[in-house]
Amino acid sequence: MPVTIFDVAERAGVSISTVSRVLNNRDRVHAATRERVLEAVRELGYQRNALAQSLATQQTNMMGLVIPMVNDPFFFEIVRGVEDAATAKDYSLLIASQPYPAQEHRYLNLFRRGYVDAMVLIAADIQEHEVKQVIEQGVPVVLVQQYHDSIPSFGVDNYGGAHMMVRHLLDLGYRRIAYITGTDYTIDNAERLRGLRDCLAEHGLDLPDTYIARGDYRHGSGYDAMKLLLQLPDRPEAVFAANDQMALDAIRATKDYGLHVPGDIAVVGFDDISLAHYVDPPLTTVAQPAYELGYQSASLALEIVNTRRNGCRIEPKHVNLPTRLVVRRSCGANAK
Amino acid sequence: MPVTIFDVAERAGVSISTVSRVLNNRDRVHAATRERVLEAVRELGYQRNALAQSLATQQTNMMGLVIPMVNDPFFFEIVRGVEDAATAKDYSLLIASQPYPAQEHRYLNLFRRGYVDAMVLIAADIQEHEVKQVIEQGVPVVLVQQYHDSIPSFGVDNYGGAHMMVRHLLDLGYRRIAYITGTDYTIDNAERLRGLRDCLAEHGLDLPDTYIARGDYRHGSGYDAMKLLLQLPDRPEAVFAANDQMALDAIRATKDYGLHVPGDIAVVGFDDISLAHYVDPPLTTVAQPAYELGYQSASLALEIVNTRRNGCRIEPKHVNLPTRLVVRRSCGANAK
DNA sequence: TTTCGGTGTAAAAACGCTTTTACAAACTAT
DNA sequence: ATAGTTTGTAAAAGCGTTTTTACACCGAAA
Repeated sequence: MPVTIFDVAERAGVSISTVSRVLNNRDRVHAATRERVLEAVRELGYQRNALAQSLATQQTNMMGLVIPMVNDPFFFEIVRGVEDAATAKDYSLLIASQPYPAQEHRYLNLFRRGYVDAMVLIAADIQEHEVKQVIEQGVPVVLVQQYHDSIPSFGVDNYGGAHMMVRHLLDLGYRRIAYITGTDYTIDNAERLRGLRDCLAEHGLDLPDTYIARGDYRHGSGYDAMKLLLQLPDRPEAVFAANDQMALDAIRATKDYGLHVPGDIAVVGFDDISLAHYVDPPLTTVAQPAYELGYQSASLALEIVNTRRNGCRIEPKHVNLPTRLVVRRSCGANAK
Repeated sequence: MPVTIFDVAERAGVSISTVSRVLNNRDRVHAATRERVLEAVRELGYQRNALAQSLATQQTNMMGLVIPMVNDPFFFEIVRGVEDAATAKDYSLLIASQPYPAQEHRYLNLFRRGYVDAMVLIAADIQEHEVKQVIEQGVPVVLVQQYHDSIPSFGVDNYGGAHMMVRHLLDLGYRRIAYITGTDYTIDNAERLRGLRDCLAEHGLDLPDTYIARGDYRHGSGYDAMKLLLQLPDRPEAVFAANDQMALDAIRATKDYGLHVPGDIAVVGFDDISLAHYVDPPLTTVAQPAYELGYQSASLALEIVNTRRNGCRIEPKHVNLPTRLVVRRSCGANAK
């Protein structure tokens, strides 16, 4: 049923190599012959079989992308960046979204050799040796928001962002600052907490254990954490949530508790999700260069593909992209 | 560099067909031989080349998905549905996101024969003949939120949803009801408008032209539309925006205008995006069964693949999934 | 002892392309 | 007129699998 290159060749009265050369603009082909081939292609509605082509050329022009399956605009922005970078180099995206908790089989197909020329793994819950295995198969991998030796990766300056944010809170006069944690084993969370601690320490302040409330980054977890903080005898003046999702929960919890943000207590977050400037009060937060993160990772991955093709090699290293403080109203500063 | 089935065969001292049979659990293979092959696979870290496998089997276990490149949680839910349905049948997703406005080349790769066994097109800006061409190549296509004769498709009951919503507004006592349109050439928009018109007509009411303000579904467009409506001499009592995004804009516009929602004017939307229950006031809207939409479309697509394999054929038809009214506070009803 | 169904394996033919090699035919230079 | 160079095309060799076909080998039945 499907029409192949042979059908075209027969129709045009040439050999398949001629058809191939016409289709790929390779070598010289007599103008008349070319026209006959093109005509045959048109008449038969021929489309190359991409699979066969990839098999022959050893190149798929596809990039694999593994992302956590969470409806987070932050990830969406990363994907946009990846997509743009891929498109710029004429690559398509093969996306596998990894559910929480990770079920191997769902994205394992992506790893099967041959399908993708390169991969970008975003905050993926994947064993290091699995990644190494993929790399050994000849597929360059770039990690986003995840760190492993000898694998190139991109992240954001969590430490600097948190530091900047806390500095801002201190400047506004707050002294009793609490933290709602993300999933505690993530480096992001650790770095943000470290930024907070260090900044406080630099100002001679301390972060008591009671001021660390556990969340898990997910929707809802900030609510309970905030309730705990609100009931503390020496209630904090400002609460820094490890991400915006939880900061919104915290604001909701505060309202439900009968207090006002930022009048009674300031709440700030991290990520700058699009919701952040919609809520009431608009959320002060740390913006991550999500799009950049995606764009640069994908670009690097494809660059590695390219340099490898020329026999070169790019040294793996980790790059932290800078974060940006976004001051809105939830911190008590009266920026618009 | 990459290890192939030949390497495994050599190492195990068997022929490649034996290796293949072991890997696919086909036919009987002597237990000892099988063990030797498996051992060789392990030692060499062999992974099958998926490309070659797909070429040989004429089946990729991949499903193509085209979605508009907009950060809309609604689409995200659809994708989740598609993903789940695909995963359930052991399929992977090849996602192409179509930017606004559509640039052909970005997702055209998906159409290239061989890469996907089936496709789901979500609200895609694609010519009918292009779709037909894909189908002729033997790849079943299912449309979501888009209608073409002789192509199976899923949509939501836009008419019913709008009707239901307007009925609700009428029940609340509003009589002067205005509409902020979506992109005017879409069927969704037309159906919602028709639902509104009919419902008003059933109650002996009319929709004056001045009560139809143009938007384009996109972020921001509802703001200007609302401004127009607010300045009308006989200001509407309630405004029905063609989607939530614009409804949120409308609420913002109303606030900026110095009026109160829902005190001075009610605002409702369509879609039930996740933002809808975060904003102040929480938005009354029509929920679409986004997840279901995705799940059912993907399931159907794969079912067609299957039945086709058995020589059968499924009649293409359009299915509308029911919508659901979500009453929050922006309509003036004091539901929580 | 010959014939006959299983078994287990190898060889070869797809799958649909690209690319290299080889070779005519048609030119240009001598 | 002959040798040397383009130019255009065909044939064949991959790419890495699966699957079909063929065929030894073995024990059991005749």
